[in-house]
Amino acid sequence: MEYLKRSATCGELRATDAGKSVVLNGWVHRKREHGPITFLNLRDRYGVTQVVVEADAAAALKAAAGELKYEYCVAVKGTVRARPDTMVNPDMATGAVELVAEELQILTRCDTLPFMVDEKSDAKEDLRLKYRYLDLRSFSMQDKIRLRHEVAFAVREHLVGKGFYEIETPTFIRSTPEGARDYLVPSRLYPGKFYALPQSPQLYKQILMVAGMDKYFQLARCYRDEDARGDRQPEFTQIDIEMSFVKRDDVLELVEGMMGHVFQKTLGVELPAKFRRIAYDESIELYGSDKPDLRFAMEMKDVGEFATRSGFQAFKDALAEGAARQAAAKSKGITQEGGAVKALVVPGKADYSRKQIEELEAAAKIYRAKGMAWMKVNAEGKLEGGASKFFAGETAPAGLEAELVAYLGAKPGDLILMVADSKRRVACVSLGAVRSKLGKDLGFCDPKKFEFAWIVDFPMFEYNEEEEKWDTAHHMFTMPQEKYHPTLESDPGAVKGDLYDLVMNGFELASGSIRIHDPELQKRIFSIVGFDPAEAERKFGFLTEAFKYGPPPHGGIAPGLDRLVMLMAGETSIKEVIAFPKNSFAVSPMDESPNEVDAKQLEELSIRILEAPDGAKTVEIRK
RNA sequence: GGGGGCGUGGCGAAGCUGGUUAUCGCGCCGGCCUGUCAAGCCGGAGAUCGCGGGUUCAAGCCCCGUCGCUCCCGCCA
Repeated sequence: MEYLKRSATCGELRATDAGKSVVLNGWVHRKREHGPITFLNLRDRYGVTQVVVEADAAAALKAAAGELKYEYCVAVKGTVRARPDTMVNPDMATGAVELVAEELQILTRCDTLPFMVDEKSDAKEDLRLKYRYLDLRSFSMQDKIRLRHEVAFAVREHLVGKGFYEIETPTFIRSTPEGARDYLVPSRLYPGKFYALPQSPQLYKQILMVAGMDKYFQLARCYRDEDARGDRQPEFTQIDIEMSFVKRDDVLELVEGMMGHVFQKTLGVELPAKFRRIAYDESIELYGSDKPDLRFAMEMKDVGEFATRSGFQAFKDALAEGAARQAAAKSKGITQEGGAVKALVVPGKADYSRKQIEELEAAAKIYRAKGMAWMKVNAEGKLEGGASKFFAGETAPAGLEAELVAYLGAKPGDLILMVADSKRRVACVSLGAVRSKLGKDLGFCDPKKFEFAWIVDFPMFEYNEEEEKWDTAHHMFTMPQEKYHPTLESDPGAVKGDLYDLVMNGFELASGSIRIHDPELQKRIFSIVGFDPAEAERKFGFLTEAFKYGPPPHGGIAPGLDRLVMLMAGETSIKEVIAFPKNSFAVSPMDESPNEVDAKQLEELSIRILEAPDGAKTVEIRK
């Protein structure tokens, strides 16, 4: 039977449409029966419209209405009627009208639902993923998918307007070393050989610069075979960008403009024209994170000096141990950090209970802090409780207490928290975790506030203590800042890269760098991290080969689309803004991937699966 | 690889110190109801309490193991 095709959507009818004959198509969102009269709320992507089957309706119409259940897909033909004043629903966009049904077709029926299609559905995520098509019918999910679409569109609009070409790069590529684990695709034509799915289009976008494309972007799907998190999925989307003949600030300004455009167009939010710039070291010292949440200040302070003068042996031991390790490293010519004692003043929270403080300490311990000391500032501005006896009173050096309170800017009624560690980074990061928790607990994390910042001046190298060698902190094509070029080899630990991250509300939103375009400099970097020329040639040969043919100076960045949309939507998991995400074990509960495949498929790929007596499986590839 | 949390009708939860017939809301089925809009009212069905083992006179509850989910640490150049 030919179905009644819609002439209007469920979101568009208004009082001015009264009298019109229309057809609506949609799903039964609600049904309310009052004896002979039946109300239906019909829903589609555009909204909800009330349909009335009246008491004097034809028998066939009433019978059809009687059969309806939640989520039946139906077509209704009828006349639009303005509702009497007392029956207008001000909460509905279409609340001024209703459709008086004249003909009702049941297009398809729906089984008893595993959960209601509703904003208030509190089904567990696992179940929502299994029945994702039902979950996505809800307005809250439709809003998020629409926002994602609009963000992607605004990104394209802005970049195309700035002269960028959208260029696709391959998804079957050569596996390259470093970084995350690759997802591999076996080759049928070449038994024993594999393609890799790209962790990012990094090498291709640089080669596009060598190719003279000048300004490139792509909404690129990226694949990393690592454990998932709330803000990490095995496959995710980057707004991949690369530009020729630019310096750092050109890239930052482009992204500032792009974010401004995206927020203005999609949320109507005006962002500042420029974002704060914070040096990596400063960010770690003040916020204990390289992706600080700047919706609130509550900056940490270094109280190492005070600890040294105090009688707090645990703190002094931590500093001494750190200093000893630092000295030992220095004798080997390695720049390394010592220990630190960091403090955080929590305004007005001297009334925190033992239990509350212990919960904060637990947050610090997750990041390897051995403990957290605390003190309270009483009404007289004196320190009391916890570790105060080491800094105040008769047991402490004269004047130390007043000096410390003044230095910290602590007021009566404040709570002071302190973490010491022989590793500066551990002290900072663990107390930074406490700062983050406090931000959430104290309600500073308004999801409608968007506080962007650039984190710049990242270290270029990290010392790998296990292997006693230097590793690149980011990828190997990052340009070291000019002023460090003479001392790359003599003091790698001090070298800053021409690197930048865009952070917002405690998340890393983008990461980028100016790249090395000088083959000689590239060789020096390979050499510092112990990447021998032959190996470099074998693994990145195509890139180094390309760079023999007049590569331009270039740089780029890659904002994460999923995280951006997540934050714009006020969510804390990127699964909420991905139509079909994987669960935390990289499984798709809906289609049950990954799955086993037919023996014939394996045979064509020269693959055999071996099962050990304990059930462990190994894949054997015939070469 | 490690840690926290969860697993009870289709869904979400409650279930005390181990004690009779496992409770509530939503949904489902049947009935009533002429203006509702998360409609309301009456009645009904529906659970091997994730799975396996143990302790006990007695286990949803305690113990051991296991599976699944979720958040986090590691990992993610």
